[in-house]
Amino acid sequence: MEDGHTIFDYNVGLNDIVQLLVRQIPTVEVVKSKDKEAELSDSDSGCGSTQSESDKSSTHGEVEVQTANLANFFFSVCLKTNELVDARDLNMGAWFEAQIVNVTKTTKTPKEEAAEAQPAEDEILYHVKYEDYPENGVIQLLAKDVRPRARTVYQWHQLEAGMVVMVNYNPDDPKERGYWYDAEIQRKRETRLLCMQRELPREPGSLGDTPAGSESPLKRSNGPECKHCKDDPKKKCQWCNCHICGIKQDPDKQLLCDECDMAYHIYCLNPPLTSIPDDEDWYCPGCRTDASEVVLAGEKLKESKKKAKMASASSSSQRDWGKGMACVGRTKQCTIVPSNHYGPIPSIPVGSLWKFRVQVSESGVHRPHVAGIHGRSNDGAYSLVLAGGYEDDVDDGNEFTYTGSGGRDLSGNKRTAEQSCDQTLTHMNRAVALNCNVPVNDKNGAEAKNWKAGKPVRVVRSCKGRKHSKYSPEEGNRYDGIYKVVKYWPAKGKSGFLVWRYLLRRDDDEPAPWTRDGKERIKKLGLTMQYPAGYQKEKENKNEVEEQAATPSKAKRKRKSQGSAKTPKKIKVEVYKLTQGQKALIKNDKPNKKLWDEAMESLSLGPKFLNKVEEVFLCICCQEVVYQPVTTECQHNVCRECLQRSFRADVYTCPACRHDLGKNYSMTVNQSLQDILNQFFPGYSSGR
DNA sequence: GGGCCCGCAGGG
DNA sequence: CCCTGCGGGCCC
Repeated sequence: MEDGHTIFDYNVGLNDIVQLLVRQIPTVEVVKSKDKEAELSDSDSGCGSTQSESDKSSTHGEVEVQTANLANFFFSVCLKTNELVDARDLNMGAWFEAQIVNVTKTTKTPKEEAAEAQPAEDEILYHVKYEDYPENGVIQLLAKDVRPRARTVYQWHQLEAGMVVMVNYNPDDPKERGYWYDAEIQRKRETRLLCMQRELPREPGSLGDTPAGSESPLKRSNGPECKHCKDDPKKKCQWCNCHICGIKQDPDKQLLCDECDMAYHIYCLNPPLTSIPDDEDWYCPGCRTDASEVVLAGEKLKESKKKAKMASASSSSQRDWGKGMACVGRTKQCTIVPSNHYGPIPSIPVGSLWKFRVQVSESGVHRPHVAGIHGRSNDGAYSLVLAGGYEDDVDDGNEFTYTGSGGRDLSGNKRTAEQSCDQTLTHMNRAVALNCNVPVNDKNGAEAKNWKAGKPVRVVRSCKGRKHSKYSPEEGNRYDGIYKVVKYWPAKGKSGFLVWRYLLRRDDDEPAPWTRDGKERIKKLGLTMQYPAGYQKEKENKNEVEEQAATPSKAKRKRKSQGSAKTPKKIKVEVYKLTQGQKALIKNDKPNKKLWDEAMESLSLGPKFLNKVEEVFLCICCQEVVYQPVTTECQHNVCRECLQRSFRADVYTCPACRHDLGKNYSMTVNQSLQDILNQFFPGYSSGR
């Protein structure tokens, strides 16, 4: 990640799985030799990293680099033009046969780090030509990357641990022939004999018995360039030639993909190109991605499409909208029922209180953050919030009128505005109409024949409605239970524009929060205002501190009462009542008798019993209530799909306890458990 | 205390 | 992908 950027900048969403790699802090080590003049840097820019990677052992990577550097210091004096040398390829760190074409001096080194390590010292620059790669032209290399041509071939018995020699190695495919790298021999093992004999190591840069001369030593052999066609010029090869036609012709008309490294004739492409493009990078059709979406390592983060479109991108405001509850995202999601669930949310009783709308959304009672109606235009409305946004709405608790949405000019990135045109019976307005037990009529509205037979709507009252309705809570948002749409009709709003108006009537067995029964029940259940995790009510905290300081005895009493609120045992809560059917289903689920016994101990917690059920039957894999549960022989419950995923990854143990289930374990869904869970959490599986 | 205007979630 | 929206913090 770029400094100063957040996960958000990378368009990573809630519950996305990402892989993080802690960035290494780059260090520049300076290796000091006793010989002052041999003071060298091992920063070894260019080849260092590639080399240690390819030789899979960074420790001797350092050793050999030092050795090479020391050696080069001495040889640098004697290397002359036309001399045969080995030159290191700075990209892969391997050595190739080359010839010096010129030697120059420079005070400016190619890399700044090297300049720091060797201040004010003239650097010898070798201009070399690779023997086998004339197309690379003349390359300028520093002394450490050039040395006399290796010519001594060691016999097996001559090799000893600790020697630094040149060996043939293929980092991508160690069994194949590769290029020549420096390596330190760690130990000799006879089992490797055959391999070693096949390609005998050579001493790097050794002068050997004969002095470095112009006579060419026996050429070292590298692996065939192409292991697919073994460099056979007669064979068609899609790997070393055009990846489409495989024909070895027109190399100057072949484009190399910067991703997969495959070649493509410009005329084999679809559509064909007439000439080699000028662009620095080219990607073949298989590798090409939308470049604007890709953030390469070390590259500056591109403006994400999402962020670019957000209002803050074009705004000059310095305000941090991430603070406060207006613009936060959800941290939880209700999964015990689907989003299109009608009726109460299991375990959430009438009278439940939340400070902010985002919490109401998390609970599943009313999912939209801002909107007053949650519904679907071809299904119906699931919930709505009374917040007094439309002042001509009336509310007498048991019955209220509600105004539809729309007809407002929200330009300027607003969420609310004055009514400025007629509303239509579309979108959410149509959704609410569909709840009414009568065919929809978008002209005149309609009245339910049997209002109770309509679809149930969860109703939340917000403290904002208090201006007009005494049934609104003093603070936050309160779930008031199930209502039905009695009728709806078009009306002239106060603004003079047409609005759709609905009459809703309460139809819930749970007592309304403003009734005596309701209040008592809220007390019994210990329902208190819920605040977001970590949310600090500064004002109240301050008051409490003052209170404690002024009257310690009162504060103590208060603490005591708070303490008892947290231990529900002391409050006589209405026991959760299981139906006969539910009791039977639970009894049926014999494999989970122990777990059900544990859960049933919480029946005394009232609606919170369902929280316990949720907890007891949570799938350890997906962290949701188990769906199509497999009850293992070790007494754990896992979703069948989660267990199948584990088996596909060749893990055949119980995800909960690692008990071996065996590769051929038959995953039988515990239907009794599924049936009872469906009762407690209606439709919860439909989100899977 | 009223208006401004943001990210987010949801539907379509 | 675009459109919509009875929130809510902060500035004036």
